[in-house]
Amino acid sequence: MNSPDLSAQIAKSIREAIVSGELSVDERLPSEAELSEQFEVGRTTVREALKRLAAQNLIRTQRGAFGGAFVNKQSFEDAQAAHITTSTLLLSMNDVSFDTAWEARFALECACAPLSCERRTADHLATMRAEIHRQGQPGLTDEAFCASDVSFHRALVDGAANPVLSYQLAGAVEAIEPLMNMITFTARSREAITDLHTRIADGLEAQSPNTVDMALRELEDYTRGLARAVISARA
Amino acid sequence: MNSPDLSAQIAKSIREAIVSGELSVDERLPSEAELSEQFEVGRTTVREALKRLAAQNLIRTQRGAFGGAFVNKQSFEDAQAAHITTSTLLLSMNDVSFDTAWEARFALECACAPLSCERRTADHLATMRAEIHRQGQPGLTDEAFCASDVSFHRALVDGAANPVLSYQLAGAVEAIEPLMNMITFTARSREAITDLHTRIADGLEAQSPNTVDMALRELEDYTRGLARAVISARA
DNA sequence: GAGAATTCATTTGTCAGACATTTAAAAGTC
DNA sequence: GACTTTTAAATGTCTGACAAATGAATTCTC
Repeated sequence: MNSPDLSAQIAKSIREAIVSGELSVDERLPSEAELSEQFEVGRTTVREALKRLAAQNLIRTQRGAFGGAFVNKQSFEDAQAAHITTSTLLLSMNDVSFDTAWEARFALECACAPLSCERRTADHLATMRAEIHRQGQPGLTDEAFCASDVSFHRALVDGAANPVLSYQLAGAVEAIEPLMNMITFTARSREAITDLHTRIADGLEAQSPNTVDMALRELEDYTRGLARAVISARA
Repeated sequence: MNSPDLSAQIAKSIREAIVSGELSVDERLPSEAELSEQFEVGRTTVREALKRLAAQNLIRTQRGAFGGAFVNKQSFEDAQAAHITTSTLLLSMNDVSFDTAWEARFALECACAPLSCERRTADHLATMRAEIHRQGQPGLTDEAFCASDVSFHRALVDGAANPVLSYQLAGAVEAIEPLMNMITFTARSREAITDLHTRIADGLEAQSPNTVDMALRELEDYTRGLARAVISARA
């Protein structure tokens, strides 16, 4: 805390104004020149502060007369993308064990399964069936299989029709993919997984939370077993 | 997409190198002068790019000889703080209904209740009991009551001893606080809530997932009722 | 020779000034 | 009135300069 950069201090000051609601969505900030007078720093410093805020999606800038920096409305879409990136990095940089990440993912997924049973649309079911079909294709690489797996589970989560849930879970579901990519899937294990996926989709179609829950738990155990085999084979 | 700022492009380029693992943790980036040569832009532009990355916690900078910009290790602690800020803003800026946020929060909390039953330590239980005690104090403001409620539920989540879960759920649990602050709690409703909190803590202590689950669901229904009353009273 | 003090080179942080570019409003033109 | 041109304001970029920090190398002291 000796000397946090001026640009960081200014960014913090403006950020707090936005978070507290003092500045509201689409409101225009003072121009760079005005800010540099207010804070008594050079324009360079103000600009670096604004870039920091822009990187956090808090503001957007527009050039030209009557342009400037405006408070951004946070969209679930953008926030989700950033959330996924961060989650992925967190997992890869903190050598989180496969088990830990896996447990978190399935716990969360089980939480939204009942809601998804209630609200899933034909669209969600169609996406799941399509991914199941893809997963059965011969010649699919392991990476593509994992990506399809993620899409399948994303459809399940989105079926709950709760944007807050989708946002929070996207991080847990997508960040798993790099960890999954370590696993080599045999034809037999792929079949076992797609069978369970089919049972999950059937359960959602029949709106039977118990069926979905049981299949999810079986899937969790099964894939965890696969991962353990890979890990012990390496040691 | 006409002309994304140069500094944004450069930031993107470096960000991709970090995310892909091309640059690893604690690795030093080239100096600003070198980067400005590599990318054929001025140092100002490079600096703005680096500030963007710093705002995302991807790098840190150090002054002096042998200083420079270094790839940051993502810590759960920092990521969680950023996640909470974003979640809070998302909820306040997108007029997410109380019901939607509430549903997401309880679904997620129910998901980690069984794990918390297994693993909660004496510390977690003590935190919960302390918060329950605080919630019973007369003269507590509604804001303080809400804050204590958040702490109680955070302890429950942390009891699952899964950092990935804690990270993901922190957003859902903490972001609720501003929404809760709209509610006025009568002495009777406070009592009802702390009673349910006590049942939850008892269930965790007895390691009885069913008790916890039932109490959580009752709590969800009860507080949702309170919120609905507030909302209809306003209309 | 060992340790302390100093110097030095490198790098980030900040500033001022300049110019380019973009943009919408205002003024001019027919 | 519709179209074009001008203009003012704002961000984007570059250059050059200096301040401040910092670790390494050097010099000095004993």
